[in-house]
Amino acid sequence: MNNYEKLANLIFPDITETIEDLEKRYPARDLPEGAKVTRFAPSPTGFLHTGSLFASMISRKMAKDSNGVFYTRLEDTDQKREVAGSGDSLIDQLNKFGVTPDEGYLGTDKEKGNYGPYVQSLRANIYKVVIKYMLANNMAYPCFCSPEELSEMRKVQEAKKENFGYYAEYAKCSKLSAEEAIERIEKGENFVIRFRSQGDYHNKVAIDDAIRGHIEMAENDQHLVIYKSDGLPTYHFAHLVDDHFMRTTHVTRGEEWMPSLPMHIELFNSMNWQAPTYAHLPVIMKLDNGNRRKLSKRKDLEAAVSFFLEQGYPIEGFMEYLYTIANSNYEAWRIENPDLDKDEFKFSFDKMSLDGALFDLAKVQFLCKEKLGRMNTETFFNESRQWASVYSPELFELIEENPGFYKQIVSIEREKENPRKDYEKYSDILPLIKFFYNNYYNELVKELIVPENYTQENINEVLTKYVESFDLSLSEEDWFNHMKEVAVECGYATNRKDYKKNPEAYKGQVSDVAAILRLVVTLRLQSPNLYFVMQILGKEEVTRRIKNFIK
RNA sequence: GGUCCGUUGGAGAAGUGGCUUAACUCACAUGCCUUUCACGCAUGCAUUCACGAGUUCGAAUCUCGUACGGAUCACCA
Repeated sequence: MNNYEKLANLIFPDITETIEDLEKRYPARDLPEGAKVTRFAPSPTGFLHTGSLFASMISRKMAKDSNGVFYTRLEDTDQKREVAGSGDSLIDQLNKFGVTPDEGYLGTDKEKGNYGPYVQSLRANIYKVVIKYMLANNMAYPCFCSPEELSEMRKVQEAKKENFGYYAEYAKCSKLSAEEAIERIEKGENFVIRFRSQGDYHNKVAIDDAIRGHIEMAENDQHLVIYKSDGLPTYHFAHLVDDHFMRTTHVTRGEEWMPSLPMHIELFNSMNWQAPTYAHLPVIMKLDNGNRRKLSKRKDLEAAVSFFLEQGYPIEGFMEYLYTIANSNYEAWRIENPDLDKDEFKFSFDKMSLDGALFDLAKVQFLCKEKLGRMNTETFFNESRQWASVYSPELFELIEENPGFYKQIVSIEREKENPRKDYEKYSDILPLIKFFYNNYYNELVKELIVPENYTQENINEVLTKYVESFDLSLSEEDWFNHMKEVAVECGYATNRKDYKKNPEAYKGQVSDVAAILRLVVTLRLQSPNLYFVMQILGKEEVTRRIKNFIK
């Protein structure tokens, strides 16, 4: 046994498995030609970020389009930042947006698939097998430098204007012999394990990124920490081991990872493992004081996916938006195929833009309005009820107390070619329909301010004539003709042209009559088609509301 | 400071040397339609592709430089 092997045994006496064992345990996947294996690997440090949803959606789609596998993995190697319960909520929210994994971590103590465990803290032994191998082959070494020494070193580098980090001459512990290392460990000194980089900063590595194409970067020369003093691996090392043994073919991740690419490439090369194809996704941005910056969970509401859930943006509409920024040819496809499911669209890496899109709430709103407008009544009823049951007790109560009535309200001008688009999100519903309910009406009416151009005299005249003769059993056309008759009797023009031609001859036009009625019945200047509103309220209630205004 | 990435209208973008007097979608504006709003329809909105130089008969498209913006340089992922 040589000294490196001794060192490896000293640090990991209990690890007896070998790399070969692992290779056998996690064999190559049996998948069709060209199938992509992708993953989403979040850390349980908070709620799902809009950028993460974007990335995971793309990963899932790439796998699906190629009959591959999309799996989830929990990267919980940083215990300090871990937020209890966030792993579960991450998965839960992913599912809500339809980004369902085929395999992997599915929540606390739940997982599916043959390549697990899918929680990194449970894979400690797997990492140790690889690290032990690296130690035994002098590809890695223990480092005893203290945080103080390291920051001291950085100051020196700053002063000398040299690159920061642990490399070349600065990699002090890389010069230690195995015997020295063994001695210090036996003395009980703390240590981490670093990768012994063979790279030279002056050389270039060529890398092909699925989105960005050919890139040249300086070789890695950093002796990065792969094993922390708490016994867990760092991200870089876990990426190497997990994506190898889970047989990931395509790593899709945010572009903030690009600078560490040479590091990852060197890691894979050192093990003689084939590196996955990398696709570095653009990051979703936001305009802040004229500057673009990453969407920030702390500053921007729209950075947390929960915001859209709470507000009640329809998921299909929101995902539609994400698709439009993911692939530039998606919108054109959608126009040509308005009725196909978005999943029928095939993603491609080369239709992804290179710089991050500014998050455009206005466009999200447009797409959501479109979706909600085109939903049939049944679906709209169910979805809005479902949303209300979680996020709006007030709306939920209204629905439950009379589902049929609610359904009638939301069915106005729906299921037709050009439906109304009143709502962009479910939270818009309640304020817009309150007037239908007498309890709300009776309160709201107290605060009503009648526009000055309608005098009480005008109002009395119109309402008195209208209320004594209106008939809701008429067709919409006849109902409207009746309104015109009332208009004429009261001295209003029946159409816009007549009125415009000779404004002095009239008190106003039919639209003024309609406005008075609308105001009285709905307490608003804008509402859905009055005829339908009155139908739903019924003659008795409409009469009551009108009479109440005659003074 | 080093390294990498990016730059076409307010936003997303098409465009890969001549078909571009720069598609399409959102936003915005105006008009038409209309019982209001919304819908729908029509029109307008980059004399120009960050800037400068070069290659070419010809450049948003190729080359070089500059500027600007972003990412990153942890025992965080």
